Amino acid sequence: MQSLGDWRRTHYSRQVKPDMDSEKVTLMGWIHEIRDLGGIIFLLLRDRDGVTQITAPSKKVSKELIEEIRKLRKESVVAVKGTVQESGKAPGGVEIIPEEIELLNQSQQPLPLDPTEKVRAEIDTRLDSRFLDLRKHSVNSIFKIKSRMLHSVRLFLEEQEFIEINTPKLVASATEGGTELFPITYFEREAFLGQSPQLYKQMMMATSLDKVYEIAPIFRAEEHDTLRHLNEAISIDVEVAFADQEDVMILLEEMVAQAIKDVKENCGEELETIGVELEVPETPFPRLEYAEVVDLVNAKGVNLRYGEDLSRAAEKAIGEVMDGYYFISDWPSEIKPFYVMPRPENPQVSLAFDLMYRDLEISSGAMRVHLHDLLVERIKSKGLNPDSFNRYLAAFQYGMPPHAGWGLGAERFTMCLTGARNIRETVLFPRDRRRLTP
RNA sequence: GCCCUGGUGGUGUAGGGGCUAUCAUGUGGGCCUGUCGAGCCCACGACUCGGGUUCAAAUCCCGGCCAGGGCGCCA
Repeated sequence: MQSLGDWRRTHYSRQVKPDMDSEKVTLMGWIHEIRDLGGIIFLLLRDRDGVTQITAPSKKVSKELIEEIRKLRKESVVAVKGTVQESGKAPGGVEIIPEEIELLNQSQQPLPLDPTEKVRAEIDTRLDSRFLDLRKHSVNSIFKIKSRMLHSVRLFLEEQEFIEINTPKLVASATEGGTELFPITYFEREAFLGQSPQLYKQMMMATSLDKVYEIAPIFRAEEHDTLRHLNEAISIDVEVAFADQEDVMILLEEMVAQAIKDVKENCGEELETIGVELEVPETPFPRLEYAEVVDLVNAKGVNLRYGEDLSRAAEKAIGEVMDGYYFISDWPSEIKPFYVMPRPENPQVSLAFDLMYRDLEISSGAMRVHLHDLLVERIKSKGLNPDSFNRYLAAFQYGMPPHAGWGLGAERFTMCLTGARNIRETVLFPRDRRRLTP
């Protein structure tokens, strides 16, 4: 096996164009395919986002080099120095006549799956050999899109003068109720992996930083086993002081629309690779009240009582009516967490909202309770013990402004951007009920 | 956690009590100077595990493990 030495890549595949005829280039990548026709050998060299044909006719290339090419195996890593040749017969109208080929690392055979996608592999097989799966442009395009989306989200929030924060992922409390937590050993004590930055970002509202965001993993020990749940996911969390639910709904829809526009403008190749035509939604997004949704769902023949959370059947029913992005607001206080503000004039209804895309919930948020005594009352009414929230509650006793915020699931949003039907497609190394490796 | 379905070469599959276990792709070798899902020839490579029924089990039955789908759970 050879080292790089003074070889360096001069171009990526995609940058090699017909108008570069007779230029010398150095490409580095993986052997995608070898077609040996005897007197002429075609090598397809693949790199991060393209494939270039290396053509070795016996008349133009030395015997020694031909022999070396014959030793190459699929998915081996090579560096090729050669001359660009314009050719109507080559894919993309351009090929490279090699002068030197350096084998940087030979690949073993047979491969655990087929990166050329002639034979498809199941998701389980693919995730076991994810490094190889990710060499497929159709697969790595999803992550280029996810990256661009996160970049766009950061740009948007930074422009609005949000401050990026980092809250702890090792937490003491298992008493928040709701979701199951992953217990861990913290020296001589038990601790947990954080399920949400919720309580921390709210405490930030009492610090005068006013507008904060965090993009970080959340951990949930639920034994769910569906195409849209993960046990480790990335949450895009925002909290804003001196704002109400309507303010942060506008922020959310503007951010989502902007991210979609950004991805559409900057990820054209990737979207084409995965066959997705993105539509930038118009703002404001449609807004439905929970009570309307109950009626709509029942009209569709799916039984849903007022006060119940949306069942999967209910989500699907409403998803058939609402095609794109839309909000559901005015949820019953009873099915929303303690920190959600009840409507002052009608406390049975809360100032909470969900952002949906068709039948998929991608975000939920609310105006929060900023009044200490009301918060304690709400904690009690949820059957929780206020004593275990002392450090959180203290932030509400010395000047907590009214505030609102939301959390947006990065993977679920990526599903919307890429059309992925399985959320595992949007995570490099997903963690689900059974999978903990690689 | 519940329900349904499945587990056959490296990958993806056909078969569904007894024949040399099908096909594609792949891998190894050979032929071929314009391939682009290259083509042609030769070879290689598999029945999830444990128990049971049977003269005989990849096939039927029971259980485990694993996977796919649906649901539930998801402050």
